[in-house]
Amino acid sequence: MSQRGKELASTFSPAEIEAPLYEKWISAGYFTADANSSKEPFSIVLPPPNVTGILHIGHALDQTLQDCLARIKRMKGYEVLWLPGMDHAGIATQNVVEKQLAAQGMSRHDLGREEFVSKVWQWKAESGGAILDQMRRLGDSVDWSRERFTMDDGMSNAVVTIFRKMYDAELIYRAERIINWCTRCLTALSDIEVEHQDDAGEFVQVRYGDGEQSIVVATTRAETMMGDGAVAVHPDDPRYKHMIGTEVLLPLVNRMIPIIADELVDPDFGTGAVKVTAAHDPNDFEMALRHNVPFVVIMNEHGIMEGSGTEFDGMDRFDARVAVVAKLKELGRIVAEKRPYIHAVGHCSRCDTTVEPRLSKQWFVKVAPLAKASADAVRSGAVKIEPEELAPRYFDWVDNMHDWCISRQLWWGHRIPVWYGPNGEMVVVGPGESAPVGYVQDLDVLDTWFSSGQWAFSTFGWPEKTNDLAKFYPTSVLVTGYDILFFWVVRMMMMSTFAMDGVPPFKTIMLHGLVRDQFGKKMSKSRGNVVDPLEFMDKYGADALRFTLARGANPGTDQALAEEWVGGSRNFATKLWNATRFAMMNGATVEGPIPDAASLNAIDKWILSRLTETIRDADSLFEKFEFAKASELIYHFAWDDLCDWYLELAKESFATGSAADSQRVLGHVLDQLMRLLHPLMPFITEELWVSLTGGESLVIAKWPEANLNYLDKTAENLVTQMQAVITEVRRFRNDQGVKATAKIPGRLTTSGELAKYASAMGFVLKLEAKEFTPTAAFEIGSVKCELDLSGTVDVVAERARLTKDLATIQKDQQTAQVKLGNEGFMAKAPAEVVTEIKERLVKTQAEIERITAALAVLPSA
RNA sequence: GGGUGCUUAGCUCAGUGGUAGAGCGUCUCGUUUACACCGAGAAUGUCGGGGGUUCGAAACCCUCAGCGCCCA
Repeated sequence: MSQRGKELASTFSPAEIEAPLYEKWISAGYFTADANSSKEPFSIVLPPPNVTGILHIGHALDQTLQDCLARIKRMKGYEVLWLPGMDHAGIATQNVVEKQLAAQGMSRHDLGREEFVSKVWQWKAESGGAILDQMRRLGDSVDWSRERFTMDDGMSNAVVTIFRKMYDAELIYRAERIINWCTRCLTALSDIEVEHQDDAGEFVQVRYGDGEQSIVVATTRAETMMGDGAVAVHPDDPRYKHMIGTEVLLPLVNRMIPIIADELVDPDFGTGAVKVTAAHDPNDFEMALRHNVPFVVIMNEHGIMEGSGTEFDGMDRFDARVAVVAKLKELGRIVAEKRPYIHAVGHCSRCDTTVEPRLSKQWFVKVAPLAKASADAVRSGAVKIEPEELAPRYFDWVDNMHDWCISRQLWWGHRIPVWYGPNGEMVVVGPGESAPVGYVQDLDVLDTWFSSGQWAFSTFGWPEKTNDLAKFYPTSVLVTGYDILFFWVVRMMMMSTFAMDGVPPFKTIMLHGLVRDQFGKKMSKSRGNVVDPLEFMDKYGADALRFTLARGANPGTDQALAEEWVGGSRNFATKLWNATRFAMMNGATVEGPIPDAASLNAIDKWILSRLTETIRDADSLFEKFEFAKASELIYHFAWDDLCDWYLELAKESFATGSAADSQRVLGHVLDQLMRLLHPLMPFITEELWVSLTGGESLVIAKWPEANLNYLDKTAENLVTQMQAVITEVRRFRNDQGVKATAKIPGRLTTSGELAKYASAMGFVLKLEAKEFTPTAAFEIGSVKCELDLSGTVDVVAERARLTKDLATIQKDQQTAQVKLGNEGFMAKAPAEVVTEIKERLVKTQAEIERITAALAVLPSA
């Protein structure tokens, strides 16, 4: 562990300090929350990663932002709880273990349910949760003593409890419906587990019936026509009005089906007549209910045609489509066909198989009352969405939600706590209860999101009335990507408001974007542009990765990420390291009181003023979740103000040995800067701060407060002038081909306050203060600069420099003149703007005179 | 099809009415005892096109074009 005054290595190596520092924080127990504390609580639940997951760049962003908030609040004196854990991830995890079995030529059915599930637990114990170790690498200040898993005993108990509670409240029911079915995973999927893609299908028009009594329907799914129970048209469609109520012959199966009228039919789509396949299409299902159309099932769970009584039985659904169309063509019933026909088709979000709408008996959550409560919580302002521009998307979703299918035909997950009796009885078995003898349990498990929807309260011990629940619920803020707003956030809102008597699970929902590649393209395996956060941490350190991500995190928007930018953040870390090392070599200290501002020189006053502004503005940006802007602000203070200017300007006093005040000021500035940066870059700041101050740890150090007494516009103006002078002289030297490192005789003369700092400026400019005969002289504002170039001035270069300056300033002058000559501007622009432009005009005129004069005395080339 | 967002320097992005900015990249010079993972200096934009509002527009309105996302 580092100690005060320890000499810092000349190069910063993240790998050497990160792991030991994390160990230090853990063993000190800094991240362990105390539910009995009198401090105000601040709590976050980590969006639980899948137990199968490894840390990807999206996690790194999500967790960096959460850690940053947690660390700030901890430093601000809150009792902070950041609760970690994992999700059992039903389908994903089952797939992983099934794949392993398949490698041995086995299926889960060879093992049987019980053995398979224990195999999954075994897998979890051995290979699951790799992501948790990777989170340590990132520096996450989570409370490991409270780590949870969505299938641990406590959460399992909570799941059963809430199922019972919702069932009793008639919010859970069982029904036969059209659900999204994956023919590969062999399970139902909820709407959000279906991804719509534009696929190249076909659009064919088929003539049903014959002669007078015929109608042409348009469809993309010809293979389902054997299951048709009707043809539907719009009630007001003049083309078909006369046919409503009559029957037509359904080809291939030669069955008579009615023509019905329903508002749902779009007369402008296709022929305006559609087939109604009640058992294989959700819209058709709705229509069928209204019109008593029979449900004809013609496909099995694998997507194989079955029960149609035609030659197509036994064929795969996609082969059948081809065969059916071919047969219809043979029969002369194809009127038109379009191929390819691009349209949206649902795919399983897990395995990409085309989803099949399927009639089946499933468990559902009646979402209307829950969704309304969730919407109201945001509308009333009880829950804030950040950035608020994303709130309409939330409303759009919760206001139009379909009932949620929660049963899954899987083995890995929370088994539905419903038991069936021998005579069709059904009983929900709550916690601690047991089913009557002879009853058998429902075979299905619950949707993963059913349990993770309880993450904000079950993790605190619900349904027990625990101290954690009392202290930390509702949580302060939920940080997550906008991409899982619907998957998870809405579910948490619904489940929590229901379980917690109307108290929503968080006060603020902070949404961030996705991390994309360096060209702003989505990362994907197929594109080959996926980056590995662990690799970046290995190469550049965790702080560099975190800082890069935070610096790109504008609220609610995606960010691009390139390896070079992480490298840039590593450079920043090295800069901090070297600046601190240099400061300490020059006696920077936090010992003793900070001298009264009044007694300080302008350079010290200036850096304190800038520090104050930086703390004030960064703090306010952090409070508004403006991570990118806060990071940018601190970065420029540290690099530009502190390193490029303050340290350079202070070198003279360090060199001359009269630097006691500056040593104390510099110590203070670094101390405060490290605190301010700690949430973003916890490792390096800790290392440097402990070394500088001898303090125990930044994790428990006090968050910096802006001392407004340090604000000093006079000092700021003075230093701004000094910067202008130095920059101009450097430019002159550069144009004259004088190396920046070369010491040359020279002097700066001026009057007033600025005169006191002529030697500091001269020191930065490497001007030798000795007797000499100037060969070059020029003015920057009120400052006269005389130099001995030990030779003649490069007249061509100097003329070019001055001519360019003149052109720039003349343009400025013209702009100002045009404005002031504009009657409308003079009459309507605010007084302060007019004053500002007038001042600008005066300045430009002075500059023009100065440059013109300088050009005039310049010898001709 | 409905909704929504974007278009600013080579790239990625800030910038919601008053002289166009950052990071990375580019060019020139430079190893000065904090730092070459660095320093100094420089170049680079009719702010997607067109129209309008305004004394004044990158910003506000309309329109067109291109790209993206969400939902169906």
